[in-house]
Formats: sequence, structure tokens, C-alpha cells
Amino acid sequence: MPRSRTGTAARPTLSKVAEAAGVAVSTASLVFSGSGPVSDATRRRVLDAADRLGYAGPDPVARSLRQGRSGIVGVVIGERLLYAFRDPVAVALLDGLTEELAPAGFGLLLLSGSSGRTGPAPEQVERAPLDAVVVESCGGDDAPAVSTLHHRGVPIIGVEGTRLPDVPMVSIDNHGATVELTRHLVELGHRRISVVTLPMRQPGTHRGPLDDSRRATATSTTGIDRLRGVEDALGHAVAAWEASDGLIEEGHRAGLELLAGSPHQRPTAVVAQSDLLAVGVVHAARELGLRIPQDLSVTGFDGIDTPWLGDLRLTTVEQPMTEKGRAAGRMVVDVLAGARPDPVMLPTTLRVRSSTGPAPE
Amino acid sequence: MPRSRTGTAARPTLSKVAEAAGVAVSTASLVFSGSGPVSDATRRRVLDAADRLGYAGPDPVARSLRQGRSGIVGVVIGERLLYAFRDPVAVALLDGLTEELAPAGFGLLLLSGSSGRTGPAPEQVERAPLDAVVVESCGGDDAPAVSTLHHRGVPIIGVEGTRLPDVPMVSIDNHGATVELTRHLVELGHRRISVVTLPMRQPGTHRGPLDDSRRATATSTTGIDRLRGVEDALGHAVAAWEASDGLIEEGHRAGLELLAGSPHQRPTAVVAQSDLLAVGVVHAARELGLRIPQDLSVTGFDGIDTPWLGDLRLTTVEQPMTEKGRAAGRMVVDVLAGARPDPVMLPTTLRVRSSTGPAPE
DNA sequence: TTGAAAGCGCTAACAC
DNA sequence: GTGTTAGCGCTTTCAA
Repeated sequence: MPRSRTGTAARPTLSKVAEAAGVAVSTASLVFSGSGPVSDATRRRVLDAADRLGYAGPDPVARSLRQGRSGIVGVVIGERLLYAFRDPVAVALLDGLTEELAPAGFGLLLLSGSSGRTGPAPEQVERAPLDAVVVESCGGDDAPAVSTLHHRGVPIIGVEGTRLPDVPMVSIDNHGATVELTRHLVELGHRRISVVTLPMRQPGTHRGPLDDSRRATATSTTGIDRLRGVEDALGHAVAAWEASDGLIEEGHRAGLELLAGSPHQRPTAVVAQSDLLAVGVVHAARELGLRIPQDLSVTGFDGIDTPWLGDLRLTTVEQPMTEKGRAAGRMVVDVLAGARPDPVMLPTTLRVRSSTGPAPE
Repeated sequence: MPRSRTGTAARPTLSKVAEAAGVAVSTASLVFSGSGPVSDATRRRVLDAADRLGYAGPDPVARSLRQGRSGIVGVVIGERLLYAFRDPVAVALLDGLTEELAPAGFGLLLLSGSSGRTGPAPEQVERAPLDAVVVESCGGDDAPAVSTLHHRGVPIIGVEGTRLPDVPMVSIDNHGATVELTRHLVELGHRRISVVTLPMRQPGTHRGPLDDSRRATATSTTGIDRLRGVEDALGHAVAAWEASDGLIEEGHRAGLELLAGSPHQRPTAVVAQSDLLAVGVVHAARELGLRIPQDLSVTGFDGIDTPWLGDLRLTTVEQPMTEKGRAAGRMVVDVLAGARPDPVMLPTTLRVRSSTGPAPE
């Protein structure tokens, strides 16, 4: 960051104000912080002086230095915002976070990737004045950032993904939820089930059939947990296609791949690991002339609005997206208050809707 | 924000490191800042000591105080993130901003509204350690925040919306672009044209026919400029419906209202002031049994992807959404370098596609 | 190439 | 109620 302060002429400081008001700085400080008794007359004199000098209150940086708190909480967002915020789940997380943090007096600083790099710029991670940081799906490309932050002693709160030692986590039961979802499909008679997975690691530059070796190098537990849920419910391995992100276009590509075979080869159901992927799969299926759910059942995950599907409503696992952010926000507040919060596991709900039906034949 | 620092035992400071290395603090400082000559031997001793003590580099807050720079740029986002980030235009702005600011060493702090209030919490606006702030569509509910920031002496960069004295702006030619768009409709034979406008002021709690009194109290110039463009191209006033936000659902409501009349009363073209509103209008039209563009032409504004429309492609005004953010980011950098950047007006492009056609009859 | 000293602007003890 | 004093942790002259 650039060097010296520029802009408008030197701002007045508290001591100038105190001087102008004829009181001690400490007294003036009390006027602004409100944390101590000040006579009305004095208060007025100080405020008048502040007004006269155009003093807008204590310098936040000086105050932070003194108090050992910056009032800033970071959020690590691996991708470029343009992509990250296409995902309603990421947006909801942020929303929940601010809902909880803003009233507590904390601001949210984005530590995001950019076109040149996945993961936040190291320089920022090293230099941002953070009281704490929230990391979603940590692992993979976020790892360097996370370890820098850990080294710096910045308290870390995790949301889903890899568990880190000493990091309080907010998560959902990805495995259990997918087991339940898969049982629903099995009850409908589906046996040939394929999965479209989230990226197994960041950066999501890879797409294709998910083989064992690729699977072994996964750093994202979310995708793995959801995949295992399907397999455990079925009792055997399934064909899976790994997407390079969790968005519609990737689901579309995956759908075209998975549904290419003849009616007796291709899956009768596709389990997509996000609703957006599922939307893409539905689009692909329709292009291939398949009716949903008569010819193909499709399931999603998340429970977002899907206005892209016309009347079709996705069968999906609804997760409390905003609440995840809120819970993480509360953890931040607790940690900064000196507590060691317990991990939180939020509940999910299976929503059976019109995108699933009895297996064909 | 809470008081004292908590968490892991007191972090080592630069002076501890210097002491352990047997050098002066100032020398140790040079090792980390790299801004001065240090012998290799000394450097090594200092880094070793830092390693041994688990010192992760200079405290950002102390550094900021000394240097008079926090490395943080605020973005005022009037609404709750959950709504604001549904708008691809807002997301693209943020994306462009970070693209430009992250490499320059600045982080982005969100100053957003929340469920309880529109506009950022005053406490945050007063206490955040900002080097500068970017405000989109300032005016209305952001006004208090903006004036606080101004008072604090925080340099402000504006993106669209109300012009403020002394605030460098990034904008587009909303009026001119809409004139061109409307001419296209006129050439197609359209005479009965209705407009769906963006909210005329924040908070967007109002929806309904836009009458003169309401129009007179507008604080958002974007909606007004685009509306005037239509009127100036037509040479007369038009019926307009004010939406309470710029999203799909509002466009849908507006569409149902505007298209309720008989074929000879209802408009033959609807000019929506955002692509999302246009998508909603299209949905409404289809529900009412109207074919597009045979029975009704619909135009948007922005140039976002619209995967909600099937094969229909929106005729729209494409604006450089990300570039707006980049330009604003560059302005921030310039202002902090002591420059007084000139206002920037970015170009737009009319995209004629399949949602407009000859007027019926 | 290194060290000593000043001080960024503020708050929190403590004394009066 | 108000003033005095001592730093928060760092960078930056300036001198050696």
C-alpha cells in the first residue's frame, strides 16, 4: 500500500480539540467514548470545540492500537468474486455473517482471489488488521492463507470443509443428508445413479470422470462426504463426474456427458451436489430430449431458488445457508470474548419435489 | 466492539525480536519492511529470532497508525447483502474493485445494510479504519453514511447516482443509451411504450405507478435518467411503474400490472430499467399468454447473462459492469496518491436481440 | 550499516 | 469530575 497520507489538510486530533476546549485529552476522550463521568458543561465545551475544528471523532486506527482490536473480521473467499458470488450459498454465508457481526460492531473484510490467482493475495493476508477470520471450505488453495493467519495468531472460524486442529467449525451433515436423499431415489426404484460432484480440490481447474486417484487427492471434504453418502446408501460405488465449480454451466456439461448413453445404459437418476449443478443437468437432459422426472430424476443440494426451471421444482437437501453464516458470526463474537465455542452441526431437510419420480421401465 | 484482546498468549513484538537478536528495534524493522540496508548477517539473526519467537511480522494496526494508512477501502452497500448480491451488476462492481485494489495492496471492507436497516450501521461508518470509500448510487439512504464519511475526511469515489460536490465519479450515459434503445423501438413501429423503473429512492419499499409527485422526490438519478431517455426519444411522457428493487420478482409484478389491459390498450413494448426486471416482465407476459416479440417487445439494461429465458435473448443496453469497478478502483489509488482524478464516463452498447420485434397490428 | 529517540493518536490507570 | 502519565507496536528521521 502507498506511503504517506494525502488528501485534505491535516485532520484535527483529540489533543487539539482538548486544547481548544481547555481540558485534558483524557477528558476529551471520555466525552467521545462515553466511558466515564463528564460534567455536562465540559462535555459541551469539548463537543463545541470538536465542531469548530471539524473533528469527527477518534481516529479508528489509534483507537485500535490502544485497544488491541480492529473491529474487522476477514472472510477468505478463494475464488474471484465474480464467480464466488454467483453461488447463492456463498452470498448467504456472507449475509448471515454480517447480520451477526455488524450489530456486534465488526466489519467484514473480503480476502478474495482474483483473475490472476486463486486464494487471497498473501500480502493482504499478512497485513490486514484482523480480529478474526472466517474460512469456508478451507483446504486446497486456501491453505497458505490459513496457515499464515494461524501463524499470525488470528483466530480462525471454519465453515464446512477440512477440519483444522483448534478451529471451531460450523458444518452440516453432508453424509447423512445424502444418504437420506439417496434412499428416496432407491425407494423410487432407481439403481443406476450417477453423481455430479463439486470440485475435489481448489483451484477448480479440473473436470472429468472422478477416478480413485483423483479422489485420493481431494482436499474438499464436502464433495467427498456427499459422494460417500450416495455410495453408502447404495452399498456400492457409483459413476461420478467431477465439476470444476458448482455452477449451472458445469452441471450442463456434466449432464451432457453422463446422459450420453442409450436408455439402458445411462443413469435413471443424477445426484448433483449443488442445486446449480442440478439446474445444469436438467437443462442438458431437456436438450437430449429427456423428460423429467419421467425419463430421468435429478436431485440437487442447498435449497436455493431455481427460477431457471420453469415449473419444475428440484428435489433437494435444504441447508440453512444464512444460518451457517450467523452461527459462524456468533462464534467469532464468542471467540473474541474469550470463549472456546463448541463445533456446531446445523440440521438439513430433505425436500422431495417434482424433479424426482419412479425409475423408468 | 468488545474490549480487550483475548486468545492465545501475548504475541511477540518487534522489540522482543530485536532484543532476542541483539539489535535495535529500528534495525529489526528494516528487516521486515525491506526499506533500508541491512547486512546479511544481521538480517539472518533477526529472522532467526523471529522464527524462534513465532513472530509473524509487524502488527498491521501499529504500522497503519505510524504510516497513516490502513490499506482498507470501504464499499457502501445500502441493502442487505442477500439482496444486493442478487444483482449481477453489484457483484461485478465489487469484482472490478478488488481486481484493481488487491494488487495495489488494499482490502475491501463491506459497509452494508442488514435486515434491520437500510444503509450501513452508523457505528461502523464512524469507526472503520478507511483510507477511502466507494459508494454506488449514493443518495437516499446512503446519504447519512456518505456525509459522515465526508466529515471524517475519508476520500469518496462515486459510482453512478447522485453527483456530490468534490466526489470523482464513474458513470455511464444512462440517458443517451436509453434514447438509442427507444429509437430502436420506435423504428420497429412501437408507440405505446411503458417503462418499469428502478426504485426512485432508497430504501426501495415503494412500488406502483410512478406519478409526478413521487418522481419529484427521486434521489436516484439512474432511474430518472433512463426514464427521461425514453420520454425524450418519444417526445412525450410515458406510463411508468416503479419497482421496489431491480430484481426478477419485481419485474414480474410490474409486468402483470402493465400488461393487464386489452390488446389495444396495453403497451406493445416494455422498457425495463434492468435485465432482471426485464426477465420478470417476460415471465409475466408469457403467463398472460403473450408471445415475445410477436405480441410484446421487452428491453432490459445491463447486459447480464439471462439463463432464465430459454432461447429468448434480451435486447438490452450493455454496460461495462466490471470495468466500472475497475475504474473506481483506479480512482481510489489515484486519489490516495494525491491526484484529483477526472470523472469517467464509460461507453455502453445497444444489443438488439430477439426480445424486440415489429409492433403488432 | 546500525542505534537512539521521537512520536503516530488514542485510552486506561491512577491520582487528585 | 478532571488531569497526569504511560504506553499500544511500529516506522522514521537523524546521528554515529
